[in-house]
Amino acid sequence: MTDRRVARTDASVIGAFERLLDERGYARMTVREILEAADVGRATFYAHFQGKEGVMTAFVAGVIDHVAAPANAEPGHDFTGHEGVAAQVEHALRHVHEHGHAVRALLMGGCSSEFIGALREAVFERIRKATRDDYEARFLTGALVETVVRWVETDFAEDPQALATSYAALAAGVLGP
Amino acid sequence: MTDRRVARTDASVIGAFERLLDERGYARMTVREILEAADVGRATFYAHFQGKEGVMTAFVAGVIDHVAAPANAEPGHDFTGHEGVAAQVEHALRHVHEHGHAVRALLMGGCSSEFIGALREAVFERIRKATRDDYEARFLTGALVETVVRWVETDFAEDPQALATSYAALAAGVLGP
DNA sequence: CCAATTATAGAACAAAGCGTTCGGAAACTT
DNA sequence: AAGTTTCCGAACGCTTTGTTCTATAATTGG
Repeated sequence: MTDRRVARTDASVIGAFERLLDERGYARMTVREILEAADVGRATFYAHFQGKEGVMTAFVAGVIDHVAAPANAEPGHDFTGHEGVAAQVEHALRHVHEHGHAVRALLMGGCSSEFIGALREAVFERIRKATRDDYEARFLTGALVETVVRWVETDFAEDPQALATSYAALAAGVLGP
Repeated sequence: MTDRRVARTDASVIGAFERLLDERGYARMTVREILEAADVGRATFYAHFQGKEGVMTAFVAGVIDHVAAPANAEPGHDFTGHEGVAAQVEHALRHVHEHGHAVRALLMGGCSSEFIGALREAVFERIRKATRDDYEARFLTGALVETVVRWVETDFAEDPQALATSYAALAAGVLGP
């Protein structure tokens, strides 16, 4: 193992990025400001990340990791069967909510591509296993991503459980008889 | 009426933007290059648009206008009823295809937010009229946007009509009995 | 405990873009 | 033909970027 300092520095940068994302938004944030908030030198930064975009990528990857983490691995839950869909969706929504403000700033600040792209991939991978048709999976993926995005945009107004239930119900209609 | 020169200049800029979007992508394109290709002065440009982003916004608005233009207004078509859904979707797909390469460059170049955002709004507005539930409309909007984005990303590999038919079939399952 | 390795900080640097401003030329209007 | 509007080209100041270099501090290993 090399050093924990590197991980610590990276975490500090990503943390500062998330904070500034919430306060000012992606566009109104300069690399220098991030580093000032993170107490990290410029030279160090450019040795770790590929510019501001690199930080965003890392941040998004972290969030998606949580969202798409095998829901099955959660202890004490049964994620199979029909109402398993609702449970999984609710699980993902709760993890998105953890980084709620920052994700919201990302989406509203014109930087949705990164987050949505990663979300699409992760969600599709999961849903695909429960469908026969590839397009069926795409269809359901789109619906779910829209649900999440909408939810974030409206500042998490709706109840995660209710949303998940609604989604599962309509999805059942798609998956058919 | 003031002058047609303004409109002509704007169109020239947007046209050059679309061309460069196809060739180099949004990020690898500078304002100076756009204006050189458009034969427009810098001072003029900044009097008409709000920077590069402003041009993108205008470009996207133009595309969306076509996509979401009242399909009912098309002569010789009946867009009501069940297979009307498929017809409308196919109509929208064909209009997206008109600006295919540029839209693709926009999506792949990390600038999907603008286009997808506009598309979501336009599509939702349409779909909402055919549903009782607001969430139902969101669900179907998400599925359709995913269809379009996927289609663009895969370089329009699939047949528009087939895609539209698939969508209509699954949507029928959602709209239920 | 000292030496070698590795991470970091800080400053200075060149390069690239941006957005604005100003005078003058060109085009349209009446 | 005079007046109004649009356009151009050049110049300017400013911000941000990413790199490089030197020196300091922390970690590791003998």
